[in-house]
Amino acid sequence: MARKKSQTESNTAAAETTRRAPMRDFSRSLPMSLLRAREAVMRQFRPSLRNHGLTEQQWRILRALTTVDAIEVTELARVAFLLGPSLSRILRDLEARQLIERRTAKADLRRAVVSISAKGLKLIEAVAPTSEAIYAEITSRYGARKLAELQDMLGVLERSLVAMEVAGEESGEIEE
Amino acid sequence: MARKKSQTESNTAAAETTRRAPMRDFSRSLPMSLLRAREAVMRQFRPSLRNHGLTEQQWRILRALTTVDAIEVTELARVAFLLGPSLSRILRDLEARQLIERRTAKADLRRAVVSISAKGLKLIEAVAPTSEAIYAEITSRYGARKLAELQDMLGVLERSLVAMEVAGEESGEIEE
DNA sequence: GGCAGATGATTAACATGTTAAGTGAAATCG
DNA sequence: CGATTTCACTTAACATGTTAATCATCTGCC
Repeated sequence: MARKKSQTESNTAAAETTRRAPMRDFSRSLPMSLLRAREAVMRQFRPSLRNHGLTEQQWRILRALTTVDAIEVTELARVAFLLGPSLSRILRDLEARQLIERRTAKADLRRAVVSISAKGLKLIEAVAPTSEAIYAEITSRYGARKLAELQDMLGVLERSLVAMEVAGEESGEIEE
Repeated sequence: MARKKSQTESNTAAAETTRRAPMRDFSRSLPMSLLRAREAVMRQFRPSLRNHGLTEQQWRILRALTTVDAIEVTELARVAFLLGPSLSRILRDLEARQLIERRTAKADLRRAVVSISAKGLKLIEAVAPTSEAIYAEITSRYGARKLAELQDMLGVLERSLVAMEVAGEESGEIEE
């Protein structure tokens, strides 16, 4: 963000050929690094998921549901890391496809409880082998030790940022 | 993905209270780690961008444009890491807001050349101080050395995955 | 020169991200 | 109790992600 003269000047003419700095700084920012890394990973999985008619997020939800008997929507949003509105739409779709089952809690009519259906489980079982093979290939290519270390560092980063937010709020920001 | 009996059984009854395994494995997968880390980072920046009427992607584009005199759309998509269709829509919007300028290359009428406008530069300069302060805070909290190491590891991961794709294609997958 | 295939960019269609608003039920407090 | 507030979830509205299709131009080849 440093310089800024020397650029507005020649904004109009003789621009096609000028292409100069390789914008190193920008493409090496932390958000971009994380975005590219994640995209590189997901690019491996998407074709297989697509072959089974699943998006990445639908898979995340079904995958999460295999590890519990049943779960409330809000809790599911937390573990699958989806925002409420996205989850609402996806659950509507998955329910229509009969991959999940939903009913309302008896004790609290506001809450909905979701679980995976037999059909959903069957789908998971069809996709899982390929997914696990890909994951294993990634692990072997990158190195299991290194992968664990990377995930550790990501976890630390995440936690230090949460701490940052808290620190920013405890001052006087009660406006609105 | 291992077990699967013992769960379909009690799918129908007595489910609200059962919530068992903390689904460790799932939430610790590499894609989820990357997603959460990136989200934690972006959560810091979004409010400031929003105050200036910019989304994350719009910011990425303007930011990239400050480092060149002019750039073709395809090349801009590459450096800002956006897909063509997204970029098309955003450029249409940014042009309508007069934050960028676009014209077609004389030598090749298919190509469009984009550059940031004076108004766009002014906006960037208004947002940059806050963004840089946040970035500095993140760096200081996490540690500059550690941050560099993390980005290094992300880069290695990215490259090893690209290599993996190439390896998967050189067999006989010419089927559409 | 003209045509088949490649290329740059946009549009289309659907799914999700993101914030705000809405809806109904539960908890709280006077 | 009854009004108010909070809570769980959904809808709404707009922006982007993702793949396929379209459109115009360009290139290579005859």
